[in-house]
Amino acid sequence: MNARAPKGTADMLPDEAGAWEHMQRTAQRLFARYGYEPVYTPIFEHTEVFTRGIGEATDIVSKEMYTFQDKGGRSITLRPEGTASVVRATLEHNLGANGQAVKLYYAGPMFRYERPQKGRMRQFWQIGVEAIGMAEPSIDAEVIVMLMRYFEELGIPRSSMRLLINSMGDEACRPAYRDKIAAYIRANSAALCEECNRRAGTNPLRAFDCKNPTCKDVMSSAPLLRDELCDDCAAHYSAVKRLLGDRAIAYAEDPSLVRGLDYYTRTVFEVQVDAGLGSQNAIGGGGRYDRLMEQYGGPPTPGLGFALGFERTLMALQAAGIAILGLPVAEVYVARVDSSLGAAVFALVQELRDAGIATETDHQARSLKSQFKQADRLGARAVVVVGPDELAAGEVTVRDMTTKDESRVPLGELSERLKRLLG
RNA sequence: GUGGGUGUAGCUCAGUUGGCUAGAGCGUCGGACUGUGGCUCCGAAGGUCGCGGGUUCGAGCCCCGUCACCCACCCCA
Repeated sequence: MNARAPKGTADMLPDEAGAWEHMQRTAQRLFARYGYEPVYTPIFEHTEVFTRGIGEATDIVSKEMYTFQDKGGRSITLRPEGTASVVRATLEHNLGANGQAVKLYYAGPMFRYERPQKGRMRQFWQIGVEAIGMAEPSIDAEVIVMLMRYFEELGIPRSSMRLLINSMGDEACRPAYRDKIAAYIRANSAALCEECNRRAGTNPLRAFDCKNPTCKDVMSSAPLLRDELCDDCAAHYSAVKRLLGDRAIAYAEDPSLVRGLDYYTRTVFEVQVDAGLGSQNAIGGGGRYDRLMEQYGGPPTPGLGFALGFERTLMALQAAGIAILGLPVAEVYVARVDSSLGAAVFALVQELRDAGIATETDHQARSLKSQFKQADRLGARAVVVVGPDELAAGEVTVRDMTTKDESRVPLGELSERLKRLLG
């Protein structure tokens, strides 16, 4: 048998998984403070949820989806991102009834069929939020501020992150601009790559994303949407920027930031770092999607959100030299002098755990010496030594592993003494 | 889908022009006067040298095939 995880997937071993749980707890606490509640949607959806929401012409839909037919003949797709599902669920359960504001966050694995490389996996985790039903620019700023706060709270220095923002316009100004770009591409057809020429007919704005140097050059002289925004979009965009400025959030406007999903309108943003991600650089990104609900047959409902990549964030953390530890697995280690004392030790260990102390002990009849080694390796702050001498007196020996102080403690006072020692 | 790179102990890697029972560091386990850690010392366990063929008296080292992984392009978290 092939004892290997499938291509593009990876096992999360304890060190990494501990860090991940810390990242998740941090998100839960922070997002709750901003008014967000958790939501869990299925890991697979009817394929249509993604084709309609994300857009047929996007890379995600046209070549990266894990799509299969289930035994009932339905076309099913493993979710490549979170927003489509959350919006679908919001509509299905009518969470936004009568104009209710909905603030949700989610976390879980996403799936895209791509060639894996550094910072890009076929299964990868995202944490994301969706703020649905709110049109004012203040919610845009709030979402962006919260994203930056999250990274900061984890320990990524502000100076090593770059926040890029742009406006994609709306139905009032984008179509005309789209046509303009399409025309621009056709006019410069000879100088642009095949892919960009094809984009003229499908998604002209994506030509800004092309990394081909000549294309980049040609596109740098293309008309910018920023200069062609309708009054409403322009006002919204400048309000967002002003609010960010008020909060001392440094950002850079990037007119070429268009992002790969069709549902974006108005505000889009991306957080990038320079180290640790290989040729990738985005650790989080998102934007507004004011027409998405209608794509699913719902009422016109504004919304926006972001998603951040767990693996990439962790790589950025590591590159910044920041270590994240999981929960302690042994604050106290109970060592026994002789394995025949097993029953007494068993009872004692359970008592300490019931008292809320992370406690570990030996189940391999190891020597006292190696039990101490184990305690040291696990980072135990104290070792409780159970021996015949102590037990005869109804006591145990407690060794403070930092100070090396040892003292006899009556069994009845043990958990209190240990709690004091652990402080 | 395209291109490049790599596959030797749990991990990181050495392995000379093909030649005796395949090595190191780290880690693990045991020990260094009888019930005790982090340092040091000693010892041990652990490898189908990715897999399958071929060349050769003999291959981890050469040839062919195959698989896997990594990195990059495209694009994104």
